[in-house]
Amino acid sequence: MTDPPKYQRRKEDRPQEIADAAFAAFAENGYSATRIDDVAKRAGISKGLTYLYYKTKEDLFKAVVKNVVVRRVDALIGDVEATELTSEAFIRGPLLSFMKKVPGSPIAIVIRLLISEGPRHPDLVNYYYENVVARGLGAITTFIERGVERGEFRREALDHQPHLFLAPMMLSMIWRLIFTDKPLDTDQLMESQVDMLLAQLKA
Amino acid sequence: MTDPPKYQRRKEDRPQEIADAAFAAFAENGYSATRIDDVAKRAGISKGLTYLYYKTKEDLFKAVVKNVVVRRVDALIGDVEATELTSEAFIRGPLLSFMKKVPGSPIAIVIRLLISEGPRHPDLVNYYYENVVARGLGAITTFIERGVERGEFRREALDHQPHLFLAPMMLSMIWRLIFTDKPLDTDQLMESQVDMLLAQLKA
DNA sequence: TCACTTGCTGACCAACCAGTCATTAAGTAT
DNA sequence: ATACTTAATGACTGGTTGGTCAGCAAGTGA
Repeated sequence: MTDPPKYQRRKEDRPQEIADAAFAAFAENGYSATRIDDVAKRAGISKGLTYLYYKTKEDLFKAVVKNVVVRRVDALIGDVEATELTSEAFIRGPLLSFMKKVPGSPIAIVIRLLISEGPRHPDLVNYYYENVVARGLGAITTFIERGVERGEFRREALDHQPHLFLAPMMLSMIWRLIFTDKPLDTDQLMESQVDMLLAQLKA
Repeated sequence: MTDPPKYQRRKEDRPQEIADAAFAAFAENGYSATRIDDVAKRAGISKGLTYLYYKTKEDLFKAVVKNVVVRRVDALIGDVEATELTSEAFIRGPLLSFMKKVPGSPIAIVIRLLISEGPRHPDLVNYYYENVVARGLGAITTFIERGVERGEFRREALDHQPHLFLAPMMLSMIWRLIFTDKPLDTDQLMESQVDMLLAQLKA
């Protein structure tokens, strides 16, 4: 009769598991209210082990943010580059449906963390700007430009458009972060905005 | 030769002074990273005195939020009700200039605090919703309706407009909260949006 | 089966901080 | 002056938590 082992050694999987647990904990309680002990419990390990893979709580925080964010942006940008759709069809289809998903997705959690903890992690903010915001806006811009070249859109008036596309998504995100229970038809908001912008781009 | 007094008793002024100091501290460091000791230092008093006027740190937090917010909304709503301007002139004038100020104002700080601490202060979120959001959106809605009655705007398509007016303001606010140093012509964004929306309302 | 490496544990520590309270002294009334 | 009230102080405490580390035991190789 051998006792079942008290734990298994799983060097490879730990970092990801810890990061996932930390993301869940941060999402629920925010960064500073989250105890390393709680992260460890969620990951099913001891507190000490966390420190074997992440030197400090701050390291863990940064890993979590980077971890969540990059995959998604890559996917979106890949879509933009690969699509065969007309510009309008792409905007009304994949882009709009992406935007609708964002406010309820982990990206919103990351934004919350950046808003509250950003000032104390300037390098993280920079990382986020370069890898998410700049690339995302760049993708939309080049996409609109493609529409211009194809004769779908007029050339003027596109200077500030990328931000305007995203504005209702932003509002929806913040709304849902603060007023989780108050309903708001965020999908409708984004659709109206896209309608308006496309009308103007084509006019 | 009498020594100068070590302090003056100023029962009346303390609460406001403490709230102002607390706002400054929260703005710089966020709620949980702010020490009551720091608030007291900023207010030029001892830590203990803070507790004479505010029972807990949380009480102080709520007082700060309410304090910052109400005056401003009252002012805006008063404007809406009192104005003699046509709807379009009011939107392009006072409303737009109000919106341009918000992202750099204390309101933005309050939003940051609500985003990070809101989940742990549901009654505060409710208070904010009823006294700021609901009233603000209500004001814009009744204002648009007035435009309809006067024949300035068409009746359709105004269902979700109030939120769309505010969306670029929201994006600008978040942008400046996170990327303090990256420039963004937020005024231009809001103007473009107002142009678009008015065009649609009049169409 | 024995020696060895190392993933993992959990008790511990030092720092931090919200909140308390005994004490002090500023202002006031007599 | 004197007695009194209370605004204000600041040392202290109890609970909390990020981070450490000595030891334990799971896996590995011979």
